[in-house]
Amino acid sequence: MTGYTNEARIVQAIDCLVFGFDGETLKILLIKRGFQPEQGKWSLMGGFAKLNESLEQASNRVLKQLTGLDGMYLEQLHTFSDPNRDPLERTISTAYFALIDINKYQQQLNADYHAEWFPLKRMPKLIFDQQEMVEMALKRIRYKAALHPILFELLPGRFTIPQLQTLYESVYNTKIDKRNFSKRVLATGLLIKQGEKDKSGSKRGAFYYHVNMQNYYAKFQAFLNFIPNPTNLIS
Amino acid sequence: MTGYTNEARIVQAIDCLVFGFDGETLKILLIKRGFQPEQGKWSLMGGFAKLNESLEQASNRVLKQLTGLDGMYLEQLHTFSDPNRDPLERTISTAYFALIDINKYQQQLNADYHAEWFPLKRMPKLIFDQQEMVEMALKRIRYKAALHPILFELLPGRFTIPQLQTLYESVYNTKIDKRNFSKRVLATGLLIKQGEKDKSGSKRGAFYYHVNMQNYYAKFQAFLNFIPNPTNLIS
DNA sequence: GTAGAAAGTGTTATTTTTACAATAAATACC
DNA sequence: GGTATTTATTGTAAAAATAACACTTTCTAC
Repeated sequence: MTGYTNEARIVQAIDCLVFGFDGETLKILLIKRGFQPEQGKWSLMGGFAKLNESLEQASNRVLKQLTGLDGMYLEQLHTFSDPNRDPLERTISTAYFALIDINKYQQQLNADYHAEWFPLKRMPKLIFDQQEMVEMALKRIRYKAALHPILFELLPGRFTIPQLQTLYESVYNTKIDKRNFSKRVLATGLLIKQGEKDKSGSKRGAFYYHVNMQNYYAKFQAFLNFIPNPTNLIS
Repeated sequence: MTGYTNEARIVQAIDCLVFGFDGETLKILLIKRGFQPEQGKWSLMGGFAKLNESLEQASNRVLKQLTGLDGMYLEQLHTFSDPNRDPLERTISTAYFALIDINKYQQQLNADYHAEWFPLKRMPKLIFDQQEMVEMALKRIRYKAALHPILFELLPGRFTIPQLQTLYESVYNTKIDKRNFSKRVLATGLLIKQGEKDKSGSKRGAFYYHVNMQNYYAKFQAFLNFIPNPTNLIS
């Protein structure tokens, strides 16, 4: 047996959407594309699947190259397969999105990629169908984060409740009542209060919390409810 | 420009998971595989992407062959890419799931595939990673149907509330209080009562309903809530 | 006309969600 | 040292949603 005869063989790409949060707004990591076509344009970090690796392996490899980081939150988004999506050659691309703690990102490791964080509102036009990928990823993140605690992946190991609230408000582009928000997140049992305070944001200082990993894994799949009136927000 | 040099080219497959509901239980449509490898084994209906078609087009083409039907509900599930998933040759497969009205399925059109409906509980072992695909699809359907009205796709144009409830109970393998269920589904505004009754299921007969398509599209993305305590059900 | 079987419906208790504002803690400045 | 300023923290009551629960209606078959 020598394989499937008469079937097309297609270049299989991956594209990685890396999201981070700087305390103010949700950002995406883009690079200046270093090869043709569209060389020099802002683009998602991508690559091609090798014959002996899965797409997950390929994504992790590319993400390691770009960010220097291992083991980040990574989720398959969608496979894009329009025959004309890449003008150079027919390719199929599976997009993955990653959520990372922006502070862990090490600029020096990837100076060769000219990587840069862009607030989603001020993102440049992207090549091919990557604009669509970003929109789909945002939708997915909003959808999933309304029910599951994925946004913690964007925060450092310890964080304050006001920081967490700012993150949710930024992702959903909304304002949440802080009394209700605090009750809501504490009710999940996912947060453990620490003794110390973060004094950087205010005179009084806000207590640090960290994620209760036990509960985190146990409740990850449960339908929590982090967002008031999600129905009205997510279109 | 002649394409990407030095990149692998890989056979791109699609697999279609076709679900139907016979009034009793959720079923999946399988075929007896007609070619090597694994010829004669029960399998999902699949195919390969041609050079000039998208994966959505390929899936629709395959589904048309298998069921004779066009325009059914079809959603990309996941792309499976383990390098060893297919023993004959490295392939990548994108799985799609379809929800159809089982009554529309035309056996005669595809006698050549030896297609057969199997209740999910009595499904034979499948080839390759198809078992995993089915499990993931079920998870996805349960997840999505808890919030969105996708299960209507499994019913005929008109149906009764008891039939609808049986469908939900079958998908979630649970019992729902019929008073609360009826209130819940009617509250969505998605159902329109018809004058006639279905007399097949009981002496008294149950009124037929059909979907209000206007509201259906408008509310499709909203977070409805069809399932009591979804947190406890979905693991 | 009576028995049987499933359809249809209403109320109350409980829980969850929402709306809303005063106090506490720490620093900076006087 | 005291006071002003800024942000963190906390509680309660009203409203809405959900969950628990059982009897009556309708039609057919005998």
